[in-house]
Amino acid sequence: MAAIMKSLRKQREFERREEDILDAALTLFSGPGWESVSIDQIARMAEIGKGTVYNHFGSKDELLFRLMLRFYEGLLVQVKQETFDPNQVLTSFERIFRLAFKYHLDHREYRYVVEYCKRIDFRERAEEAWRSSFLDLDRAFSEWGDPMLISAMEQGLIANRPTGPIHMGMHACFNGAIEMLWAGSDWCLHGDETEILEAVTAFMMAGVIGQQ
Amino acid sequence: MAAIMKSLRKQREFERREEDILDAALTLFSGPGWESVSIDQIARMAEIGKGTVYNHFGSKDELLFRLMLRFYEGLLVQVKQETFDPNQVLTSFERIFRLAFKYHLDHREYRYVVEYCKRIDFRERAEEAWRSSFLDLDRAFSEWGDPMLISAMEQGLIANRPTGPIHMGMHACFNGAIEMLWAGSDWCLHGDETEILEAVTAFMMAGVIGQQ
DNA sequence: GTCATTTTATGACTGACGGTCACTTTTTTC
DNA sequence: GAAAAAAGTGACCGTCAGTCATAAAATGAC
Repeated sequence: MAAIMKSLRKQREFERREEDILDAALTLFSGPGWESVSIDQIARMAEIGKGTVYNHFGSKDELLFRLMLRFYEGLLVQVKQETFDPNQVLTSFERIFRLAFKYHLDHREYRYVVEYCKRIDFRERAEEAWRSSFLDLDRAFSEWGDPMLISAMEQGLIANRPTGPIHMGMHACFNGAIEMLWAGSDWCLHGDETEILEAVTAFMMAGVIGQQ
Repeated sequence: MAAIMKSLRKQREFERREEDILDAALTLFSGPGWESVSIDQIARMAEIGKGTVYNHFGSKDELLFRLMLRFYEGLLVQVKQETFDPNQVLTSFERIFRLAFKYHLDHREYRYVVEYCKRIDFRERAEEAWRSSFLDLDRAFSEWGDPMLISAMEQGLIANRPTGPIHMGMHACFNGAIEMLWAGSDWCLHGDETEILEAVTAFMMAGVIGQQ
C-alpha cells in the first residue's frame, strides 16, 4: 500500500519533470536560432544534467514530437468547446475556422516545432508509435467535424459529396494558410496577417460549399 | 580581344562547374538521409575539393536556395508555355492547376530542398538578395496569371473581387496540397495521390470561383 | 620564353552538436 | 542499515559546416 502510494508520487514527480523539460525546451525553441538550441542548453535551463533529458526522451526528435502533440491536443480541446448551431451551419463553420486560425496565431511559440514535425524527412524517420499517435489525433478531429459537414449537406447548404474530399481540401488550404501566417510576409507579395486571414477564410468557405 | 574571349570562356567554365555542383548536390539531396549529406560528399561527387564548393556558394544554405530557384524557374517556363483560351477560362484554370501539380510530382527529387527553403527559420536567416530573387519570381507568376483572373471576372465566371485575395487563397491551398502530395500518405487519413489531387483541384476551383 | 601577379583549388583544422555510457547519487526494499 | 534498483550525470566520441594558409594554374608584361 505504502509502496504503491510512493510509487504514484514518484510517477507524478517523474511526469512533472518531463513537463519541466518540455517547458524549458519550448521556451528555447520559440526564439530565434531555435535550430541551434542544444540538448545541453535545454538541460541547463531545466536545471538537470544532459543525460537526464535522454532518460525521458529517446532523442531530440522525440522531444520535438511530444511538443507538437501538446500543441494539437490543445487545439482539439479548444475546438471541441465550440458550440455548433445546426440552424447556423455555415456561420458555425466560419467561426470554427477563425478559432483554429486564432489558436495558431496565439501559440506562435510552437511554430518552429510544429513545422519541424511536418517535414517530409521527419515523418519518414519517425517511429511507428508516433505516427499512430498522430493518426489518432487526426481521427479525433474527423469524428468531431464530420457530423457538421453531413448536417450541412442534408440542409443543402453545401454541395453533396463524400466528406473525404472536403477534408483534403480544407486540410491543404488550412495548412498552407498557417504556413503563410507563421512565415511572416517578407517572402511573398501577399498582404498582412488580417488580409491573409480574411482571404483564406473566404476561399475555404467557398471551397467547402463547393459548386452546385 | 583575345583577353575578352578567354575571359568569357573562363566564365562559361566557371558556370559550368557551378551547374556540376548543383547537379551533384541535387542527386544527393533527393535521396533518404538527405539532411545528413555533407558538403564533403557533394564535393567528392562533383570531383572537386570541399573548399571549391565554397568558392561558388557562400554556404550550404545558398546552394540549397539556388536549387530551389532552379526548380521554380522551371515551373514558370512550363506554365508560360501553356496556352490560355479566353473562351474556356475555367477549363484553362483547371488545366494549369493540374500542370503545376504534375510538375511538382514529376520533380519529386527537389522535394526536400524546396521544403527546406520554405522553412520559417530559413527565410528568417536568408540574405536580402535571395529574398528579392524570390519576390521577382513570385511577381512573374502574378503578372502572368492576373490577366486570366480578370478576364474570368469580366465574363462573370468567377466572383468579382480584387485579385489579391484570390492569389492568397490559391497560394495557401496549392502549397498545402503539395505538402500532402510530397509527404506521402502515412501521416494523414487522406487518400492516395490521385484522390488528393482530384479533391484539391475541385476545392481550389470552387475557391477561385467564389460565392456569387 | 619567363617571371611576377592574380585567380582558383584544396584539405587539414576548429568549434559545436547529438547521442552514449560508465559511473555516482538517491530511493526503495527487506 | 545494507543490498538492490532507479535516476541522474557529464566526459567522451564521431561528425559536420565553415575557415584559412598554402599550392596550383592561368594570365600578361616584357
